Amino acid sequence: MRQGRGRKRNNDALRMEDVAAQAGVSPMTVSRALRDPAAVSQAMRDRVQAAMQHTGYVPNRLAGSLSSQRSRVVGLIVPGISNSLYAQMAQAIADVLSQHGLHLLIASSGHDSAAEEAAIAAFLGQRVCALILHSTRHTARATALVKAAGIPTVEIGQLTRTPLDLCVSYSGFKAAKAMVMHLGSLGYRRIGFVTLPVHDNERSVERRRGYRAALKELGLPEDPAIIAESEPGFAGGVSAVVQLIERAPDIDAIFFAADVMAVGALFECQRRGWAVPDRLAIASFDDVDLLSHVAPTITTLRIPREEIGRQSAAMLVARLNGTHEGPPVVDLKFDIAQRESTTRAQKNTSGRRS
Amino acid sequence: MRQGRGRKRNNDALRMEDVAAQAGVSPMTVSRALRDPAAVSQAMRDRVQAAMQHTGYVPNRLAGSLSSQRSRVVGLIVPGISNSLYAQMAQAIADVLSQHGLHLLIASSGHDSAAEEAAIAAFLGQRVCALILHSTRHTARATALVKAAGIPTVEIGQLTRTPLDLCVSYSGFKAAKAMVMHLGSLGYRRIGFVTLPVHDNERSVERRRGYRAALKELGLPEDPAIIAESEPGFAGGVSAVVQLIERAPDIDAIFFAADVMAVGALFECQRRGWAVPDRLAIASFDDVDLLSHVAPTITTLRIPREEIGRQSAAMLVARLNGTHEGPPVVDLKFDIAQRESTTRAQKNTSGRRS
DNA sequence: GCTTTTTGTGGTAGCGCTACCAAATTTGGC
DNA sequence: GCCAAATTTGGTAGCGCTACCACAAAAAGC
Repeated sequence: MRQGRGRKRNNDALRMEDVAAQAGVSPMTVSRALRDPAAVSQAMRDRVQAAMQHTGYVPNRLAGSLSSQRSRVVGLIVPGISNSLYAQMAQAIADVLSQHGLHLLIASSGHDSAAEEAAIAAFLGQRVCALILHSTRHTARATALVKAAGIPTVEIGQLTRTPLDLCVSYSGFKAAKAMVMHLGSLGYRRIGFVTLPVHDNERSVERRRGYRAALKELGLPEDPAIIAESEPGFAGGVSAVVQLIERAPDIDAIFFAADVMAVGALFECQRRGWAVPDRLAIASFDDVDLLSHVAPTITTLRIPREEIGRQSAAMLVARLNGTHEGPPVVDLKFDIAQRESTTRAQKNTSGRRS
Repeated sequence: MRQGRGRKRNNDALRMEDVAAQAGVSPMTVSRALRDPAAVSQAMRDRVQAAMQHTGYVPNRLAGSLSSQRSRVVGLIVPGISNSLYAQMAQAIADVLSQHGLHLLIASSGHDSAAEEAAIAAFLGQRVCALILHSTRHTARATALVKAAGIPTVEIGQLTRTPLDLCVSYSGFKAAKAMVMHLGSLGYRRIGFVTLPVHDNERSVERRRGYRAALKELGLPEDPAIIAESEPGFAGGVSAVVQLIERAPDIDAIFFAADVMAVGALFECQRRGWAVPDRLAIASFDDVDLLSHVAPTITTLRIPREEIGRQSAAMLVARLNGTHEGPPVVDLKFDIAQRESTTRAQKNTSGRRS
């Protein structure tokens, strides 16, 4: 006799069976009352409800997901959680998801494809029902894993012509080009350009392409002396503005195509007595709150970050419900906020410094 | 014969059994090779490894967690993901957790206990192995749920004498008091105080208590005219500084005990020609990068946000490993960054405005 | 060489839930 | 009032993994 083998029953946690006993119904009825109340009569629903209340039952979604082969958890992989851009997208995503009873698993990859691959594998192990990836560059295995998993997946970092599945973003190329065209139309002729190091940031490459395309269209020469790469943060703007002005004293505008560099640059200009915008115009990429609170206020692109988060989440929800229709790639619109830092002729006296 | 009842076998996804067959071992050996490689001989380990590589197997952690009754997912509930304070804590937490093979489920509660309760229930449903809660106020059911779950739980929003389980934070009371004492020692005598509305922010209450305690110790009267509540963000600082200066023209310093209010106030002072620090000194709570980049630089408390994240995650990991020792409440240290915005006598001319 | 210990591998049952079908109950048609 | 259809409830098997024990094989002891 093989008694004593295998595992003993666990009596710790409350199970559906316990609630069922309490309500005097079968476990199946409890299960249905939870996920498809309409399929259960009013009387049963009430009894189950009461029993759950009474016992303080918390359904085990691990078991539920294993059994039903689908979970209510979405995985999000961003380069970093603390960066406010990603954080805002994450917030928008979380808000939409939670409205639909979905949960958010977050990992940060730090711009590293290998880390992204590991996170994807881990998330698939958790059997997430969908993925949101910020990056658009993936390792071969990462791509294979996602395809094999067959779950809805949105890429949100930038537009791709070859999405894994879905893509919701804006065109960094078009945005950068539009801003440079805008500066050109204001009369600036020596327009500098600063990004993060292009070698580990795909988006910087797109933006620089946009810059070049605009110069060409404006009939302006491309001069390596007024193109720079710099570190993220205020400090990056500080060092870049100093570098460009020294290399090309005739520069009349700089477009900082990343992060809060433009603000760092503005502060440095003020410290050094370079009037903005009279001596040097400054434009930024992406609209952080700060840009409209400094003096002078800084001209920038308004990138629909939260819209990206909302739409990508909404798209996933639609796909999960089988109600999604429309193209797999959504190109969201940006616009330009023209402010004091690129205003010619009538200068802003409150921006003056020693 | 009851054939046709129940469910048919699923052949979609790769299971451990498939890998086992491929490797020519039993599923048990595969299972062990994955989670306790030391218990398996080198030869077996290699064969299993090769089979996993070959098949592209991704273990189903849902099944694993269900069976082992423990998951590798930690739940974090913060008031909001996009707020950089919480985002930075979350980042630090995620970093430590991922080093230990744990994943992070995030929910935002928006300062609402009911939303927090819902998130806790949802997370417990997902059978998280630990919880990190920013809030220290919980509904009765939330408290009951957490206690019943019996999982390690850290509260990180502020120090409590009565933690649910563990607490890692700093004392908002001591921090605020220290800053006001600091301002007093610099010679300021009419020190204003601004927080977020205390009614929905427990931490604001602590900070105000600290302010009062310091005034008392400094022998200064408490004057409702120089205490205000304001909205978060730059705008909150703008409106508060105007309000306080109008109500009490003799005010000589303001301590903004929340968010980036101090920066908003500084900008407004510059717009209105109120010299900082000569006309009005400004101090802030918590060290955002921005504070040391504006001119004048802003005096502030340095709160160990990332340290809170790191330590709380580390504590959970230790508890999960059963190696935790030490007190359940950890009081982390803050310090004061004295900068130009509260510098007397030798004033900073670069901070001058029209 | 034969038992004892150590090490490695395998079988079974069960984690708590849900899909699928069957059975019971109610409702409707005439 | 009787049978068919619609509605509601219940039983069984299985989701893919791991805990627990049993057992085989190798190593060690005498």
